[in-house]
Amino acid sequence: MFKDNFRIEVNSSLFIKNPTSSKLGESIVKEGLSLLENIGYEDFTFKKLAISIQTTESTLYRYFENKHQFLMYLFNYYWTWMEVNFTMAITNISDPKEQLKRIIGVLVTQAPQKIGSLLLDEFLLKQVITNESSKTFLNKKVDEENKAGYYLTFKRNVCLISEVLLKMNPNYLYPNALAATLIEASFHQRYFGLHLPRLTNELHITSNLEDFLLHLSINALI
Amino acid sequence: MFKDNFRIEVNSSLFIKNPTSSKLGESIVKEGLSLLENIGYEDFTFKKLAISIQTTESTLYRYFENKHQFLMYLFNYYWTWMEVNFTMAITNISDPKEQLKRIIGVLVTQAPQKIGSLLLDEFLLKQVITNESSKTFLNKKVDEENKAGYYLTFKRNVCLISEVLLKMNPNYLYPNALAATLIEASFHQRYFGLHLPRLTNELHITSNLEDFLLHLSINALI
DNA sequence: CAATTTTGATAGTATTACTATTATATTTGT
DNA sequence: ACAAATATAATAGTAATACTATCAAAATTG
Repeated sequence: MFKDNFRIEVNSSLFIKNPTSSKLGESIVKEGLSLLENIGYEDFTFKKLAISIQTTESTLYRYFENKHQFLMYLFNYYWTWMEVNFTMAITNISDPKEQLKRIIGVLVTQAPQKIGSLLLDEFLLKQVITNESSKTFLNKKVDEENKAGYYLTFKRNVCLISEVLLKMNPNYLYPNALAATLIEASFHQRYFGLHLPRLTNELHITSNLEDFLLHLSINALI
Repeated sequence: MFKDNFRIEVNSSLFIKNPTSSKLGESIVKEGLSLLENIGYEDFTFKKLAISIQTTESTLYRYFENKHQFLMYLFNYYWTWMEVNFTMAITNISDPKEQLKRIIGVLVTQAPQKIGSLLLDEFLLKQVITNESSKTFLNKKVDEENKAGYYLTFKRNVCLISEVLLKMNPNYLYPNALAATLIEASFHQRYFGLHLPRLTNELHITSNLEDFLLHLSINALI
Protein backbone atom coordinates (compact mmCIF):
# COMPACT_ATOMS: atom_id res chain seq x y z
CA MET A 1 0.00 0.00 0.00
CA PHE A 2 2.79 2.40 0.84
CA LYS A 3 6.24 2.55 -0.57
CA ASP A 4 9.13 1.07 1.36
CA ASN A 5 10.46 4.51 2.01
CA PHE A 6 7.34 5.58 3.86
CA ARG A 7 8.53 7.67 6.73
CA ILE A 8 6.96 9.31 9.72
CA GLU A 9 8.25 12.80 10.35
CA VAL A 10 7.34 14.86 13.37
CA ASN A 11 7.31 18.61 13.83
CA SER A 12 10.73 20.20 14.26
CA SER A 13 9.78 21.71 17.63
CA LEU A 14 10.07 18.17 19.02
CA PHE A 15 13.80 17.80 18.62
CA ILE A 16 16.96 19.88 18.37
CA LYS A 17 18.49 17.83 15.57
CA ASN A 18 16.20 15.53 13.59
CA PRO A 19 16.95 11.92 14.61
CA THR A 20 15.89 10.67 11.18
CA SER A 21 18.72 12.71 9.66
CA SER A 22 21.46 10.26 10.69
CA LYS A 23 22.09 6.63 11.55
CA LEU A 24 23.05 7.70 15.05
CA GLY A 25 19.80 9.62 15.42
CA GLU A 26 17.85 6.56 14.31
CA SER A 27 19.61 4.35 16.82
CA ILE A 28 18.88 6.92 19.54
CA VAL A 29 15.13 6.70 19.00
CA LYS A 30 15.13 2.95 18.36
CA GLU A 31 17.21 2.06 21.41
CA GLY A 32 15.59 4.82 23.43
CA LEU A 33 12.17 3.33 22.78
CA SER A 34 13.39 -0.08 23.81
CA LEU A 35 15.06 1.23 26.98
CA LEU A 36 11.97 3.23 27.88
CA GLU A 37 9.86 0.12 27.54
CA ASN A 38 12.26 -1.87 29.71
CA ILE A 39 12.87 0.45 32.63
CA GLY A 40 10.02 3.00 32.44
CA TYR A 41 10.09 6.79 32.13
CA GLU A 42 11.06 7.51 35.75
CA ASP A 43 14.26 5.43 35.62
CA PHE A 44 15.11 6.30 32.02
CA THR A 45 18.13 8.62 31.73
CA PHE A 46 20.21 9.91 28.84
CA LYS A 47 23.26 8.49 30.58
CA LYS A 48 21.84 4.96 30.45
CA LEU A 49 20.77 5.39 26.82
CA ALA A 50 24.21 6.76 25.92
CA ILE A 51 25.87 3.69 27.41
CA SER A 52 23.50 1.28 25.67
CA ILE A 53 24.25 2.72 22.23
CA GLN A 54 27.88 3.48 23.02
CA THR A 55 27.75 7.19 22.62
CA THR A 56 27.88 10.05 25.12
CA GLU A 57 25.32 12.15 26.96
CA SER A 58 26.47 15.29 25.19
CA THR A 59 25.62 13.70 21.85
CA LEU A 60 22.09 12.86 23.00
CA TYR A 61 21.61 16.42 24.17
CA ARG A 62 22.38 17.55 20.65
CA TYR A 63 19.29 15.64 19.45
CA PHE A 64 16.82 16.23 22.29
CA GLU A 65 16.58 18.90 24.98
CA ASN A 66 15.75 16.39 27.69
CA LYS A 67 13.94 13.12 28.28
CA HIS A 68 10.55 14.79 28.32
CA GLN A 69 11.07 16.10 24.81
CA PHE A 70 12.18 12.62 23.82
CA LEU A 71 8.90 11.19 25.16
CA MET A 72 6.99 13.93 23.34
CA TYR A 73 8.80 12.96 20.14
CA LEU A 74 7.66 9.35 20.51
CA PHE A 75 4.15 10.50 21.45
CA ASN A 76 3.89 12.54 18.26
CA TYR A 77 5.45 9.80 16.20
CA TYR A 78 2.79 7.44 17.55
CA TRP A 79 -0.14 9.74 16.84
CA THR A 80 1.15 10.66 13.38
CA TRP A 81 1.23 6.99 12.58
CA MET A 82 -2.16 6.31 14.20
CA GLU A 83 -3.68 9.03 12.05
CA VAL A 84 -2.58 7.07 9.01
CA ASN A 85 -4.08 3.90 10.50
CA PHE A 86 -7.40 5.52 11.35
CA THR A 87 -7.66 7.19 7.97
CA MET A 88 -6.95 3.97 6.12
CA ALA A 89 -9.41 2.09 8.31
CA ILE A 90 -12.37 4.31 7.45
CA THR A 91 -11.56 5.17 3.85
CA ASN A 92 -14.31 4.01 1.46
CA ILE A 93 -16.54 2.96 4.34
CA SER A 94 -19.83 4.80 4.16
CA ASP A 95 -21.67 3.53 7.22
CA PRO A 96 -20.67 5.67 10.25
CA LYS A 97 -21.28 2.78 12.64
CA GLU A 98 -18.93 0.60 10.65
CA GLN A 99 -16.42 3.45 10.67
CA LEU A 100 -16.65 3.63 14.46
CA LYS A 101 -16.15 -0.11 14.73
CA ARG A 102 -13.01 0.13 12.65
CA ILE A 103 -11.73 3.12 14.60
CA ILE A 104 -12.06 1.16 17.82
CA GLY A 105 -10.52 -1.86 16.15
CA VAL A 106 -7.44 0.22 15.35
CA LEU A 107 -7.42 1.71 18.85
CA VAL A 108 -7.31 -1.62 20.66
CA THR A 109 -4.89 -3.39 18.31
CA GLN A 110 -1.60 -4.05 20.07
CA ALA A 111 0.56 -4.89 17.09
CA PRO A 112 -0.94 -3.08 14.12
CA GLN A 113 -0.09 -4.15 10.60
CA LYS A 114 3.16 -2.78 9.30
CA ILE A 115 2.85 -0.01 6.78
CA GLY A 116 5.94 0.12 4.67
CA SER A 117 9.02 -0.29 6.82
CA LEU A 118 8.64 1.92 9.83
CA LEU A 119 11.66 3.06 11.81
CA LEU A 120 10.16 2.20 15.19
CA ASP A 121 8.75 -1.12 16.32
CA GLU A 122 4.96 -0.66 16.41
CA PHE A 123 4.42 -3.07 19.28
CA LEU A 124 7.02 -1.46 21.52
CA LEU A 125 5.73 1.99 20.64
CA LYS A 126 2.17 1.04 21.58
CA GLN A 127 3.42 -0.41 24.88
CA VAL A 128 5.35 2.71 25.76
CA ILE A 129 2.50 5.04 24.83
CA THR A 130 0.04 2.89 26.80
CA ASN A 131 2.17 3.18 29.93
CA GLU A 132 3.63 6.65 29.60
CA SER A 133 1.42 8.90 27.49
CA SER A 134 -0.41 10.51 30.42
CA LYS A 135 2.94 11.90 31.51
CA THR A 136 3.11 13.97 28.33
CA PHE A 137 0.41 16.33 29.59
CA LEU A 138 0.15 15.82 33.37
CA ASN A 139 2.80 18.36 34.33
CA LYS A 140 3.19 22.06 34.96
CA LYS A 141 4.66 22.74 31.52
CA VAL A 142 1.50 21.63 29.71
CA ASP A 143 0.34 25.13 28.70
CA GLU A 144 3.76 26.13 27.42
CA GLU A 145 4.13 22.88 25.49
CA ASN A 146 0.62 23.17 24.14
CA LYS A 147 1.51 26.59 22.73
CA ALA A 148 4.60 25.04 21.16
CA GLY A 149 2.35 22.59 19.30
CA TYR A 150 3.40 19.46 21.19
CA TYR A 151 -0.15 18.05 21.23
CA LEU A 152 -1.26 18.87 17.68
CA THR A 153 -1.07 15.33 16.31
CA PHE A 154 -2.97 13.97 19.29
CA LYS A 155 -5.67 16.61 18.89
CA ARG A 156 -6.01 15.78 15.20
CA ASN A 157 -6.76 12.16 16.09
CA VAL A 158 -9.30 13.18 18.71
CA CYS A 159 -10.99 15.39 16.10
CA LEU A 160 -10.91 12.62 13.51
CA ILE A 161 -12.70 10.25 15.91
CA SER A 162 -15.00 13.03 17.03
CA GLU A 163 -16.17 13.56 13.44
CA VAL A 164 -17.09 9.90 13.10
CA LEU A 165 -19.03 10.09 16.37
CA LEU A 166 -20.88 13.16 15.15
CA LYS A 167 -21.88 11.38 11.94
CA MET A 168 -23.65 8.81 14.09
CA ASN A 169 -25.42 11.50 16.08
CA PRO A 170 -24.97 15.13 14.95
CA ASN A 171 -26.70 16.34 18.11
CA TYR A 172 -24.35 14.66 20.57
CA LEU A 173 -22.95 17.35 22.84
CA TYR A 174 -19.60 15.89 23.86
CA PRO A 175 -17.94 14.28 20.83
CA ASN A 176 -14.40 15.41 21.68
CA ALA A 177 -14.76 14.38 25.30
CA LEU A 178 -16.04 10.97 24.26
CA ALA A 179 -13.26 10.52 21.71
CA ALA A 180 -10.60 11.44 24.26
CA THR A 181 -12.24 9.18 26.85
CA LEU A 182 -12.22 6.23 24.45
CA ILE A 183 -8.51 6.73 23.80
CA GLU A 184 -7.61 7.15 27.47
CA ALA A 185 -9.79 4.22 28.51
CA SER A 186 -8.20 2.01 25.86
CA PHE A 187 -4.80 2.65 27.42
CA HIS A 188 -5.69 2.60 31.07
CA GLN A 189 -8.12 -0.29 31.01
CA ARG A 190 -5.54 -2.52 29.37
CA TYR A 191 -3.01 -1.36 31.94
CA PHE A 192 -5.43 -2.08 34.79
CA GLY A 193 -6.15 -5.50 33.34
CA LEU A 194 -2.47 -6.31 33.63
CA HIS A 195 -1.60 -4.62 36.92
CA LEU A 196 -4.71 -3.71 38.94
CA PRO A 197 -7.32 -6.25 37.78
CA ARG A 198 -9.94 -5.25 40.36
CA LEU A 199 -10.29 -1.94 38.50
CA THR A 200 -11.50 -3.61 35.35
CA ASN A 201 -13.19 -6.72 33.96
CA GLU A 202 -10.65 -8.71 31.97
CA LEU A 203 -10.04 -5.82 29.62
CA HIS A 204 -6.44 -6.78 29.00
CA ILE A 205 -8.06 -9.21 26.56
CA THR A 206 -8.33 -7.21 23.35
CA SER A 207 -11.76 -8.50 22.34
CA ASN A 208 -13.24 -7.51 25.71
CA LEU A 209 -11.67 -4.08 25.55
CA GLU A 210 -13.07 -3.64 22.05
CA ASP A 211 -16.53 -4.75 23.17
CA PHE A 212 -16.48 -2.40 26.17
CA LEU A 213 -15.45 0.65 24.13
CA LEU A 214 -17.81 -0.09 21.26
CA HIS A 215 -20.78 -0.63 23.55
CA LEU A 216 -19.92 2.50 25.54
CA SER A 217 -19.67 4.74 22.49
CA ILE A 218 -22.62 3.37 20.53
CA ASN A 219 -24.91 3.69 23.53
CA ALA A 220 -23.65 7.18 24.28
CA LEU A 221 -24.65 8.22 20.77
CA ILE A 222 -28.22 6.98 20.93
CA MET B 1 -23.18 14.89 61.13
CA PHE B 2 -19.75 13.88 62.34
CA LYS B 3 -17.94 14.89 65.45
CA ASP B 4 -15.31 17.59 65.30
CA ASN B 5 -12.64 15.03 65.98
CA PHE B 6 -13.48 13.05 62.85
CA ARG B 7 -10.19 11.93 61.45
CA ILE B 8 -9.03 10.17 58.34
CA GLU B 9 -6.39 7.56 59.00
CA VAL B 10 -4.58 5.68 56.28
CA ASN B 11 -2.90 2.31 56.36
CA SER B 12 0.46 2.22 58.13
CA SER B 13 2.24 0.88 55.05
CA LEU B 14 1.87 4.41 53.63
CA PHE B 15 4.24 6.15 56.02
CA ILE B 16 7.20 5.40 58.25
CA LYS B 17 5.96 7.53 61.14
CA ASN B 18 2.30 8.52 61.18
CA PRO B 19 2.05 12.23 60.31
CA THR B 20 -1.13 12.55 62.35
CA SER B 21 0.86 11.60 65.45
CA SER B 22 2.50 15.02 65.84
CA LYS B 23 2.06 18.69 65.02
CA LEU B 24 5.15 18.50 62.84
CA GLY B 25 3.71 15.53 60.96
CA GLU B 26 0.49 17.44 60.38
CA SER B 27 2.34 20.45 59.03
CA ILE B 28 4.33 18.15 56.73
CA VAL B 29 1.18 16.83 55.04
CA LYS B 30 -0.61 20.20 55.07
CA GLU B 31 2.29 22.18 53.64
CA GLY B 32 3.30 19.26 51.44
CA LEU B 33 -0.14 19.24 49.85
CA SER B 34 0.04 22.96 49.26
CA LEU B 35 3.54 22.80 47.77
CA LEU B 36 2.55 19.88 45.54
CA GLU B 37 -0.39 21.90 44.26
CA ASN B 38 1.84 24.89 43.58
CA ILE B 39 4.82 23.36 41.82
CA GLY B 40 3.59 19.90 40.71
CA TYR B 41 4.91 16.43 41.48
CA GLU B 42 7.93 16.60 39.17
CA ASP B 43 9.40 19.70 40.79
CA PHE B 44 8.34 18.79 44.33
CA THR B 45 11.29 17.79 46.55
CA PHE B 46 11.68 17.06 50.25
CA LYS B 47 14.35 19.75 50.36
CA LYS B 48 11.88 22.41 49.22
CA LEU B 49 9.22 21.17 51.63
CA ALA B 50 11.76 21.13 54.48
CA ILE B 51 12.63 24.76 53.80
CA SER B 52 8.99 25.84 53.57
CA ILE B 53 8.15 24.40 57.00
CA GLN B 54 11.55 25.23 58.48
CA THR B 55 12.66 21.71 59.20
CA THR B 56 15.26 19.44 57.61
CA GLU B 57 15.23 16.76 54.96
CA SER B 58 16.27 14.10 57.45
CA THR B 59 13.15 14.83 59.50
CA LEU B 60 10.89 14.37 56.46
CA TYR B 61 12.56 11.05 55.68
CA ARG B 62 11.55 9.87 59.15
CA TYR B 63 7.90 10.30 58.14
CA PHE B 64 7.91 9.18 54.49
CA GLU B 65 10.27 6.95 52.51
CA ASN B 66 10.23 9.29 49.52
CA LYS B 67 7.99 11.65 47.60
CA HIS B 68 6.18 8.83 45.86
CA GLN B 69 5.09 7.39 49.20
CA PHE B 70 4.00 10.88 50.18
CA LEU B 71 1.81 11.09 47.06
CA MET B 72 0.44 7.63 47.81
CA TYR B 73 -0.41 8.81 51.32
CA LEU B 74 -2.44 11.73 49.92
CA PHE B 75 -4.03 9.45 47.31
CA ASN B 76 -5.23 7.09 50.05
CA TYR B 77 -6.29 9.95 52.26
CA TYR B 78 -8.39 11.25 49.35
CA TRP B 79 -10.06 7.93 48.58
CA THR B 80 -10.71 7.16 52.23
CA TRP B 81 -12.51 10.45 52.48
CA MET B 82 -14.33 9.97 49.14
CA GLU B 83 -15.62 6.64 50.38
CA VAL B 84 -17.28 8.48 53.24
CA ASN B 85 -18.75 10.99 50.78
CA PHE B 86 -20.08 8.34 48.41
CA THR B 87 -21.53 6.30 51.23
CA MET B 88 -23.29 9.30 52.74
CA ALA B 89 -24.58 10.35 49.34
CA ILE B 90 -26.38 7.08 48.64
CA THR B 91 -27.49 6.15 52.15
CA ASN B 92 -31.29 5.85 52.40
CA ILE B 93 -31.71 6.33 48.66
CA SER B 94 -33.51 3.34 47.19
CA ASP B 95 -33.60 4.19 43.49
CA PRO B 96 -30.35 3.00 41.85
CA LYS B 97 -30.55 5.70 39.20
CA GLU B 98 -30.79 8.36 41.88
CA GLN B 99 -27.85 6.71 43.63
CA LEU B 100 -25.82 6.93 40.43
CA LYS B 101 -26.74 10.59 40.03
CA ARG B 102 -25.52 11.30 43.54
CA ILE B 103 -22.33 9.30 43.04
CA ILE B 104 -21.52 11.36 39.97
CA GLY B 105 -22.50 14.50 41.83
CA VAL B 106 -19.88 13.68 44.47
CA LEU B 107 -17.32 12.75 41.81
CA VAL B 108 -17.50 16.07 39.98
CA THR B 109 -17.73 18.33 43.03
CA GLN B 110 -14.59 20.39 43.37
CA ALA B 111 -14.99 21.60 46.92
CA PRO B 112 -17.06 19.00 48.72
CA GLN B 113 -18.84 19.88 51.93
CA LYS B 114 -16.66 19.73 54.99
CA ILE B 115 -17.24 16.75 57.23
CA GLY B 116 -16.13 17.59 60.72
CA SER B 117 -12.81 19.42 60.61
CA LEU B 118 -10.56 17.59 58.24
CA LEU B 119 -6.80 17.95 58.48
CA LEU B 120 -6.32 18.58 54.78
CA ASP B 121 -8.00 21.21 52.63
CA GLU B 122 -10.53 19.37 50.48
CA PHE B 123 -10.25 21.71 47.54
CA LEU B 124 -6.45 21.51 47.39
CA LEU B 125 -6.58 17.76 47.81
CA LYS B 126 -9.02 17.37 44.92
CA GLN B 127 -6.80 19.60 42.73
CA VAL B 128 -3.70 17.58 43.49
CA ILE B 129 -5.43 14.24 42.94
CA THR B 130 -6.93 15.50 39.67
CA ASN B 131 -3.50 16.45 38.36
CA GLU B 132 -1.29 13.78 39.88
CA SER B 133 -3.24 10.62 40.66
CA SER B 134 -2.31 8.80 37.43
CA LYS B 135 1.30 8.94 38.61
CA THR B 136 0.43 6.72 41.55
CA PHE B 137 0.05 3.69 39.29
CA LEU B 138 1.79 4.53 36.00
CA ASN B 139 5.24 3.34 37.02
CA LYS B 140 7.31 0.18 37.18
CA LYS B 141 6.70 -0.31 40.91
CA VAL B 142 2.95 -0.74 40.47
CA ASP B 143 2.86 -4.51 41.07
CA GLU B 144 5.03 -4.27 44.17
CA GLU B 145 2.96 -1.39 45.56
CA ASN B 146 -0.25 -3.16 44.71
CA LYS B 147 0.91 -6.13 46.80
CA ALA B 148 1.69 -3.73 49.64
CA GLY B 149 -1.94 -2.57 49.58
CA TYR B 150 -1.30 0.93 48.23
CA TYR B 151 -4.42 0.87 46.02
CA LEU B 152 -6.92 -0.76 48.39
CA THR B 153 -8.91 2.39 49.17
CA PHE B 154 -9.14 3.28 45.50
CA LYS B 155 -10.33 -0.22 44.63
CA ARG B 156 -12.98 -0.04 47.35
CA ASN B 157 -14.40 3.09 45.75
CA VAL B 158 -14.40 1.52 42.30
CA CYS B 159 -16.26 -1.49 43.75
CA LEU B 160 -18.72 0.77 45.56
CA ILE B 161 -19.58 2.56 42.29
CA SER B 162 -19.56 -0.73 40.43
CA GLU B 163 -22.25 -2.11 42.76
CA VAL B 164 -24.52 0.84 42.06
CA LEU B 165 -24.01 0.34 38.33
CA LEU B 166 -24.89 -3.34 38.67
CA LYS B 167 -28.10 -2.49 40.50
CA MET B 168 -29.17 -0.55 37.43
CA ASN B 169 -28.32 -3.44 35.15
CA PRO B 170 -27.24 -6.72 36.78
CA ASN B 171 -26.25 -8.11 33.38
CA TYR B 172 -23.78 -5.37 32.49
CA LEU B 173 -20.45 -7.02 31.74
CA TYR B 174 -18.00 -4.27 32.62
CA PRO B 175 -19.09 -2.53 35.83
CA ASN B 176 -15.60 -2.10 37.28
CA ALA B 177 -14.22 -0.86 33.98
CA LEU B 178 -17.06 1.65 33.69
CA ALA B 179 -16.62 2.81 37.28
CA ALA B 180 -12.88 3.31 36.82
CA THR B 181 -13.49 5.06 33.49
CA LEU B 182 -15.95 7.47 35.10
CA ILE B 183 -13.41 8.36 37.78
CA GLU B 184 -10.54 8.78 35.34
CA ALA B 185 -12.66 10.75 32.89
CA SER B 186 -13.82 13.05 35.69
CA PHE B 187 -10.21 13.97 36.42
CA HIS B 188 -8.83 14.12 32.91
CA GLN B 189 -11.75 15.84 31.24
CA ARG B 190 -11.63 18.66 33.76
CA TYR B 191 -7.89 18.87 33.23
CA PHE B 192 -8.33 18.95 29.45
CA GLY B 193 -10.99 21.63 29.81
CA LEU B 194 -8.43 23.83 31.53
CA HIS B 195 -5.31 23.01 29.55
CA LEU B 196 -6.10 21.24 26.26
CA PRO B 197 -9.61 22.42 25.42
CA ARG B 198 -9.73 20.83 21.97
CA LEU B 199 -9.75 17.44 23.69
CA THR B 200 -13.05 18.10 25.38
CA ASN B 201 -16.27 20.14 25.17
CA GLU B 202 -16.31 22.68 27.96
CA LEU B 203 -16.07 19.96 30.60
CA HIS B 204 -14.14 22.15 33.02
CA ILE B 205 -17.64 23.46 33.79
CA THR B 206 -18.86 21.13 36.51
CA SER B 207 -22.45 20.87 35.25
CA ASN B 208 -21.25 19.82 31.78
CA LEU B 209 -18.89 17.26 33.21
CA GLU B 210 -21.70 15.88 35.34
CA ASP B 211 -24.04 15.71 32.34
CA PHE B 212 -21.41 13.96 30.21
CA LEU B 213 -20.64 11.31 32.84
CA LEU B 214 -24.26 10.71 33.75
CA HIS B 215 -25.36 10.36 30.14
CA LEU B 216 -22.41 8.09 29.39
CA SER B 217 -23.09 5.75 32.30
CA ILE B 218 -26.89 5.62 32.08
CA ASN B 219 -26.75 4.82 28.37
CA ALA B 220 -24.07 2.20 28.90
CA LEU B 221 -26.36 0.43 31.35
CA ILE B 222 -29.38 0.21 29.06
C1' DC C 1 41.18 17.71 -0.55
C1' DA C 2 39.84 21.64 2.09
C1' DA C 3 35.99 23.24 4.66
C1' DT C 4 32.28 22.19 7.37
C1' DT C 5 29.74 19.51 10.33
C1' DT C 6 29.23 15.80 13.55
C1' DT C 7 30.69 13.06 17.17
C1' DG C 8 33.59 11.55 21.14
C1' DA C 9 36.13 12.40 25.19
C1' DT C 10 36.53 14.76 29.13
C1' DA C 11 35.44 17.88 32.69
C1' DG C 12 32.56 20.35 35.51
C1' DT C 13 28.18 22.29 38.09
C1' DA C 14 23.93 22.40 40.63
C1' DT C 15 20.38 19.64 42.19
C1' DT C 16 18.22 15.39 43.69
C1' DA C 17 17.59 11.66 46.58
C1' DC C 18 18.94 9.86 49.81
C1' DT C 19 21.99 7.90 54.57
C1' DA C 20 24.59 8.60 58.79
C1' DT C 21 25.99 10.80 63.02
C1' DT C 22 25.58 13.45 66.91
C1' DA C 23 23.88 17.08 69.77
C1' DT C 24 19.85 19.25 71.49
C1' DA C 25 15.15 19.61 72.46
C1' DT C 26 10.80 17.61 73.91
C1' DT C 27 7.87 14.27 75.83
C1' DT C 28 6.76 10.59 79.03
C1' DG C 29 6.62 7.69 83.11
C1' DT C 30 7.16 7.48 88.00
C1' DA D 1 10.35 17.13 89.47
C1' DC D 2 13.53 14.48 87.21
C1' DA D 3 15.54 10.63 84.71
C1' DA D 4 14.82 8.02 80.62
C1' DA D 5 13.21 7.68 76.26
C1' DT D 6 12.12 9.66 72.06
C1' DA D 7 11.93 13.23 68.48
C1' DT D 8 14.10 16.77 66.03
C1' DA D 9 17.85 19.81 64.25
C1' DA D 10 22.26 20.44 62.43
C1' DT D 11 25.68 18.89 59.78
C1' DA D 12 28.10 16.09 56.65
C1' DG D 13 28.49 13.10 53.05
C1' DT D 14 27.48 10.00 48.73
C1' DA D 15 25.92 8.50 44.29
C1' DA D 16 23.08 9.68 40.67
C1' DT D 17 20.67 13.04 37.75
C1' DA D 18 20.35 16.66 34.57
C1' DC D 19 22.48 19.19 32.46
C1' DT D 20 26.60 22.73 30.02
C1' DA D 21 31.16 23.63 28.05
C1' DT D 22 35.35 22.77 25.57
C1' DC D 23 38.19 20.82 22.29
C1' DA D 24 40.10 17.27 19.45
C1' DA D 25 39.08 13.59 16.20
C1' DA D 26 36.29 11.69 12.69
C1' DA D 27 33.15 11.85 9.03
C1' DT D 28 30.76 14.18 5.50
C1' DT D 29 30.20 17.53 1.74
C1' DG D 30 31.14 20.87 -1.70
